[in-house]
Amino acid sequence: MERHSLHGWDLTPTQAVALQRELKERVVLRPPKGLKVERVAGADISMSRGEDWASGGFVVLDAETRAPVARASAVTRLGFPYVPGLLSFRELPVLMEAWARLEVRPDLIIFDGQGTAHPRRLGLACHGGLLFGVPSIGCAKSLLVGEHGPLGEERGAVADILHQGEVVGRAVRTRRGVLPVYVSPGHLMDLPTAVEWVLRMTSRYREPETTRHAHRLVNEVRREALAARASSRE
DNA sequence: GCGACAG
DNA sequence: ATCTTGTCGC
Repeated sequence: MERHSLHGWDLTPTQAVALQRELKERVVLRPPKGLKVERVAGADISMSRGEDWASGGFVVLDAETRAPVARASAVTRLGFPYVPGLLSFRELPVLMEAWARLEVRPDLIIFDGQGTAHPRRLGLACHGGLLFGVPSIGCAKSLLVGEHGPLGEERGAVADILHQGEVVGRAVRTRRGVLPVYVSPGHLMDLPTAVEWVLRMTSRYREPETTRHAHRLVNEVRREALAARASSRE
């Protein structure tokens, strides 16, 4: 392993699983003492059906006003297939490129996927938090593992997600009458703080504003890349 | 072996 | 994730 990178990315799924078991030991499930969050970033990727490239990006919002203050994106080839439980190996390489171009460092990153609510407790948000060295949260639209009981219909209602006897995350109703999102800590984070920030960054829609901004950014970038590719082939 | 399975 | 029209509900 090199000094400035967490690990290599040319891995087989079997090697990736072994690496996850090592990396989970480095995850810190506690926010840094006196954590001050002034800027929150959303991360996401977008890809075309049946093609092997994708766009990835970050949008940084002011935590107080939720106004975007910075953004960065990249387009690369996907070097890893979609395998449930190994999503980070597919998504993080593009995000690393975008991260290198991001000129404003966020104090917190919200990923579109699981944190500890993962079969080996190393979901996308944990892996990404370790890689970028920033507190992180996983906020997914559906469950990968675990189950939870019913939760109230009102905004702010929660239910613990249990997996193998452990509380690995929380189902959180971010808006009255809509399906919950699934929140779990990534790195340098705990569950209550993660839920607090997801609710803080959510208002009118089911998903946090960070995620929504990042989603729009990477979709735009992907369409631009598609158009550029089409015109260069003529 | 069967079913589940983030994006 | 992406591909897509209509349709249900506030």
